[in-house]
Amino acid sequence: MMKLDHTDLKLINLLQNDAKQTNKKLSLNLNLSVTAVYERIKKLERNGIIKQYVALVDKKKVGLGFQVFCHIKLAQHTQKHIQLFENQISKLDEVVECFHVSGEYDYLLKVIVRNMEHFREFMTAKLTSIEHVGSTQSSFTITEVKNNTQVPV
Amino acid sequence: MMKLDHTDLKLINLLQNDAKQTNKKLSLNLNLSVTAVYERIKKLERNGIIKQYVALVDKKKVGLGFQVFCHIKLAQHTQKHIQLFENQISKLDEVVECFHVSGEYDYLLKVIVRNMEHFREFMTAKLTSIEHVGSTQSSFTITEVKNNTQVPV
DNA sequence: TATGAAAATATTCGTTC
DNA sequence: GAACGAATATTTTCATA
Repeated sequence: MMKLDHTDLKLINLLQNDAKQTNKKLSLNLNLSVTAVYERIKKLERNGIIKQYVALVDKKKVGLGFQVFCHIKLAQHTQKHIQLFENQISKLDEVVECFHVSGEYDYLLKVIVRNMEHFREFMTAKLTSIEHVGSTQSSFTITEVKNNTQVPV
Repeated sequence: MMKLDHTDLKLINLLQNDAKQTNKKLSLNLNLSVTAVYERIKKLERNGIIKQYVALVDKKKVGLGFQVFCHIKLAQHTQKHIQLFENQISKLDEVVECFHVSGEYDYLLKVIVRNMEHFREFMTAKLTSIEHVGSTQSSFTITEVKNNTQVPV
């Protein structure tokens, strides 16, 4: 486990907000040389603390304005069925997030689709065709109040 | 509304997976010149289709292994109370996502904290101190099965 | 950890289709 | 308007201290 000092945490935060700023700009913010910044970033990458650099896309502008949260109960809860369900659900592009959670339902999914038609298609053709899905309960997103990828380090 | 051809969509997908690959690498993938790739990216940025470039951090490696979904009901539902709630909730760093949703509850929150202690603190000191929060129901994450930032274009 | 040179990359520009 | 290659500017990378 890598130790992170205050500068590392600040660097992580800067990169969580803008991954494409130059090392020079970062160095000014952090009071370090460009090389020192470079070395710290490489170390964060090597240690897997920074997993990936991604571009964030405006969902609405690409016609994907419909977000749905699906609460799912499995019909059976053996290790085998859990494995099977998780494998199959992971393959669906529309499912952008899937968490095994405590409480009344077993899984919480975030599904991104174009519109209600598309969602209907997803439900009937894909979701309910996965074996051992018991009941599902869907919540439609009315407003996206906050949607950060940054983690509060 | 900008029209996106097949090359744009492919480019978006490549950048959603790796935002730091060089234009040269992209140009090889897309059968374009480096300049053409450059111009297309700038256009996507200008049109707000690409909103941001971010570094994704391994939550567990920075000690944030505890994810909780909070379902919240408001006590009152006037425009004013909704505004107030959304403003206050947005300010909390632990709340990384917040959606106004249909169904039994009004809001669905994703909260990232260090551990159960930290969550308790968050609940008592922050969440329930926000006015007009009626009831809350929390689901703890057992496993993160899938957690993509990519949108299925 | 810092400096600075070398290599790689991004950006601009003039031109063509 | 979109694409290209050549040129220029900027940034990353790495050897060395």
